[in-house]
Amino acid sequence: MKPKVSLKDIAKEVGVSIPLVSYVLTGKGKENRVSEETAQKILKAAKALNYQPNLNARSLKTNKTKTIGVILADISNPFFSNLARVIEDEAFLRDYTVIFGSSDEKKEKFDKVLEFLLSRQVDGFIIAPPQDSKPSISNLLKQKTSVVLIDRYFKDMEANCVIIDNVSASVSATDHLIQKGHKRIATVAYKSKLAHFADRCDGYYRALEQAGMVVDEKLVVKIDRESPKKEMKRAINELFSNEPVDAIYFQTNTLAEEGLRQMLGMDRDILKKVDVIVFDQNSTYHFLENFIPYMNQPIKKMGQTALSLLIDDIEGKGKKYQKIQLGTKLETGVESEL
Amino acid sequence: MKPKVSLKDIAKEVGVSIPLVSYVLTGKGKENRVSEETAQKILKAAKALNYQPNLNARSLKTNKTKTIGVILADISNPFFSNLARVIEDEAFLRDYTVIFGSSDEKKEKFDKVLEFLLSRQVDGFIIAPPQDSKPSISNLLKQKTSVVLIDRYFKDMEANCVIIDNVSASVSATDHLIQKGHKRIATVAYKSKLAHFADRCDGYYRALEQAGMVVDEKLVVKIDRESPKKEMKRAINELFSNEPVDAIYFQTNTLAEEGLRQMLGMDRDILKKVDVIVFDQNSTYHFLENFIPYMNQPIKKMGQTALSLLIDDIEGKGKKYQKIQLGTKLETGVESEL
DNA sequence: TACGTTTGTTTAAACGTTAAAGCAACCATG
DNA sequence: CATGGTTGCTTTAACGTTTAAACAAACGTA
Repeated sequence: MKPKVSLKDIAKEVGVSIPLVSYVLTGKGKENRVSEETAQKILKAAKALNYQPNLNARSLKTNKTKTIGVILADISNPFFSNLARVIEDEAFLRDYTVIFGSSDEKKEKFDKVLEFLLSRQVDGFIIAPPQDSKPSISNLLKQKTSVVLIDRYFKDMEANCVIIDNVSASVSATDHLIQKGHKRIATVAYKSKLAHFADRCDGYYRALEQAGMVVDEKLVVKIDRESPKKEMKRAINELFSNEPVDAIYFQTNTLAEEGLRQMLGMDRDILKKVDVIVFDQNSTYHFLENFIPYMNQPIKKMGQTALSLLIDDIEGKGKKYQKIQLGTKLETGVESEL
Repeated sequence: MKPKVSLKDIAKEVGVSIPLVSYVLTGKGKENRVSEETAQKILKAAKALNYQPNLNARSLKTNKTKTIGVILADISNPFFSNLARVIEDEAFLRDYTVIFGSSDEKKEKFDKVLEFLLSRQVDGFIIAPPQDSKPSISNLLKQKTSVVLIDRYFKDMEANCVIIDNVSASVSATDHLIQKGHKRIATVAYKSKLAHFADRCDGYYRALEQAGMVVDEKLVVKIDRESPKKEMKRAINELFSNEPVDAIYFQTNTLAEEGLRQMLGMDRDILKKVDVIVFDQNSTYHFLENFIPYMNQPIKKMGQTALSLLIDDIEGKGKKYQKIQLGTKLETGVESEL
């Protein structure tokens, strides 16, 4: 590595003291009454020497790192990798650095990652919290750390969050199947205590109720994350034994992917007999003969909003706390040509 | 944020000078002849006060950030998001921080991201270089920056890299189709000057030659990244007009995804008439009736190897430079049950 | 002409580390 | 019993910033 140029070098070059250079280069020249003339000289020299500020030194002094920690469930899951990408882009534009960590939906891993990021002195967090992480996050908030929850939230927690209205999205999804005249509508969800997943189940129940249909608990499948493939296989088998279902609502993209795989493995033409609807976009569905309707989440908007909220909070412009709900869109028809 | 505890606090607590604390806490107690007794007292106090080192201060002093920059084409592409995930995990274990940037295969974006990461004082880079980025990377190397190229490489550049043997992988893929008795074998690639893509084309040619077949240039399709969907549509149409092909080898997962989509859109049963083989794993293929053979890249190994190489280089254990080629595996049959 | 104010700059101090050099007390040795 | 080497610590300085306070010169005013 070449010897980096510092404020000192510029100061020497221009023949002026170090703070003057600092003032000018951080745009505080005016308020520190630096003469226009020297300001120009400093700027010129800085450019000539290709000065790059040492962010470590700056952070040390200011106690701000211009870095945020982002903890998602798993960056290799398309939903989260898309979210990650949006956050990355937006942060880049705003000159913030992002450090990602994957929790793998496990509290223990989450806590480790959190600690790791805290030790990196990040200015704030965007978090898609896993189950049981509420205490860790409360703790964070107690210490006045800036946090924005994304995709998920906790009931009774006064925290910034950017989510969708899972209940009504789920009502719409279920209702779509009801409107098509289906009677035995199953839903497949993860076994989880997370509020947003509970909301999706609620939506399912509510839609059925509104339609005056009775809920058959056998049609509500909860998949354990520990052995999703095995459980899905069993579940799909059950749903199609005895009295087969005539529609299935998968509550996440990963569930849908595995579920469809099992279904198609069982019967190549199954989608001619069973209607399916899915939460989240997934390029996978392009390959199926039948278009699979899906509940499209505004990933881009979510990421951007979360980052804005967070930065506002970090820079002290944040009002109390905000809970932002974005709209979803049920995609039922022809795909958009891009 | 709460007032952080520093070395000073521990020093005061134990009644000893600051450097002593530093020595003990960085494991240099012995070599600085700190007595066992005080060392223990210091460690105890550090734990009691829950001391977390200020990495900015440390970096300022040591000129090392324990941070690496990773520039990939696009984190939301499954191949790269999987790679990102592996690197994240591995870095986490080795206590290195990772900052990701996406180049979007554009030199200009790449340079911006590079500059951004450089200004963050990263200790080194893992890079999947886009087209035309050779000068930027040469420049980096000239300044003795630690760099490991991944997935791609440049001919005649003395740089660490972790890649696969694209030529022979491509020969195998093509050969697989030849063995099945196909005569008109098309291949779909990106229009690109990148060496690894050229290698894949070479492999295709070589396999045909070895089999004593003549190359029909009409069967070699190059897709421009500017308008991939449109070009793919045209290409697929052409391949199936007049004299239809009887096999297609897609050279990347994104090409395959779009290509298959177009093919299936044209004719739902097309895979009964045309054999397809693909570079890269993709969960998408689960949905197709026919198993699609694919060339599996050792993503995990690639990420881990790249990180090891990089860290060795950063910490000065690196020999000259290394070009590491990992093996690929042609997956042709029953999928592994997990 | 003296005095407060403005203008443009410098000096000093600090952020939390690490690295080198300094120093005192002790020990063993010839 | 002076000498030199350990042992265990402290002091000093530095990394590159930012911030506050100090200062000197020039100016306007009385």
